Amino acid sequence: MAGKDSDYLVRLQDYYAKYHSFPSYTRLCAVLGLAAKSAVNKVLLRLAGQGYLTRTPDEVWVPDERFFERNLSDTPVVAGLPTSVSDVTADPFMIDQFLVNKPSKTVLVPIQGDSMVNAGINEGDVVVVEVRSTANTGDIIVAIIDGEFTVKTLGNKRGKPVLLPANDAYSIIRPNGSLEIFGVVVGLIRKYGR
Amino acid sequence: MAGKDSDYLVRLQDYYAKYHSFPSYTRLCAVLGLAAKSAVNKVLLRLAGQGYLTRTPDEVWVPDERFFERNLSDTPVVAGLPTSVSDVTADPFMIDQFLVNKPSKTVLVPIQGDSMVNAGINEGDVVVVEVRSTANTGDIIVAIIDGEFTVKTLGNKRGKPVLLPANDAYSIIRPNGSLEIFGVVVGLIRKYGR
DNA sequence: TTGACAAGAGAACGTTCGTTCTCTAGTATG
DNA sequence: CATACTAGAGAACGAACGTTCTCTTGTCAA
Repeated sequence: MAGKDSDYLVRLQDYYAKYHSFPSYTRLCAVLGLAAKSAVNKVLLRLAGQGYLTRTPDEVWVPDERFFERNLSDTPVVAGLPTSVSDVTADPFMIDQFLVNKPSKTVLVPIQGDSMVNAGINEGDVVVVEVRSTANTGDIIVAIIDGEFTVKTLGNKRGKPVLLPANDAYSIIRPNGSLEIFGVVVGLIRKYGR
Repeated sequence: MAGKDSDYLVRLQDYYAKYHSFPSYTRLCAVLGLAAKSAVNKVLLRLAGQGYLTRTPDEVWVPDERFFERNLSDTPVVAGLPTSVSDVTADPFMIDQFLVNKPSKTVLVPIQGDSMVNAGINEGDVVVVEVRSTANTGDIIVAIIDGEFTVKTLGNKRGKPVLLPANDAYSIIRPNGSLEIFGVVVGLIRKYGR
């Protein structure tokens, strides 16, 4: 991509992240630092040609898939010496597609309580849950106990399924009747600050 | 919320999920099933009053925070459960928009090692890092120590910045010279099951 | 030096936009 | 009944919109 176009793309992405909506041509002039709407038009056409933008059936500009690509550092946290973002190799990475495989069966469940802290699941985290009624021993699942969601590791004691917390202050749950499984935890999201 | 308004909201969310952008008044007439733009205007004002929509400084309608909430009230799986479960199908890039505020300054960094396990940051997790050179005490930061990336909590001992691991097996790092901050951890992503 | 090309400026134009006002129908409330 | 209130329809209007065309400038290759 032409050097300037990637700068334009970044400005667009920043605007979009802030307002979750697309600016009009006139606003785009300010956002992109261009003086003429015709120049804006050419930029949009170029970005569209590379899969960053597209248009609705009504010819309105909207972000396309690649618009949401993020940079994944290919060097883990303890190697190399990148000193600026541009030194981080731009490995295109889409967060949602990484975490969600079956969108129609996936829900997000906020975590309450600290019964899973030792598994790195803190209060306030959000787990990505694939809704289904079966799970394997060792899976972290969302079970329904007394009409309430509970996130625990699925264990097995003498052939019976049990729910294992990851916190010494909690004890193992042995379901009376059958164990009702809401879904399996396939991912986790955490947001820091505010 | 008035019965009809929640239907309008759902239609708006569906449109947004499809195109990631806000329709104009004329298109809103079709989307909401209304005949008059003035009626659309009243709907928007009502939804804005409840925190679902807001406007940019340029007076353009954009989704507000609550717009991205989606409850599972109509999920066949269970009834009478906590309503705070979000439906991820609402928007294919919901998680991305939740975690990334400044795309141009955001890098995803895989975690290596277990020095932050007690903070719920495990090996293999990916942290969302906002690149900047300043941070507040208590922030989890990516620092550059001896030419290597390291994730630690930023602490303070006798007026000097220090790096605090969240694992008893590691000890506090007191930087010799100045502390070089690569960025601040603003989010975390984890994927279970390979 | 010349020619070709691409990025952007600038202006013109018909269209659509969002706003505002009035008006109607329905529905509670008293 | 009347009253008040709300949701929505309909029309009108100036401002903003997106498109298109021409023109300028800079760059690169021959």
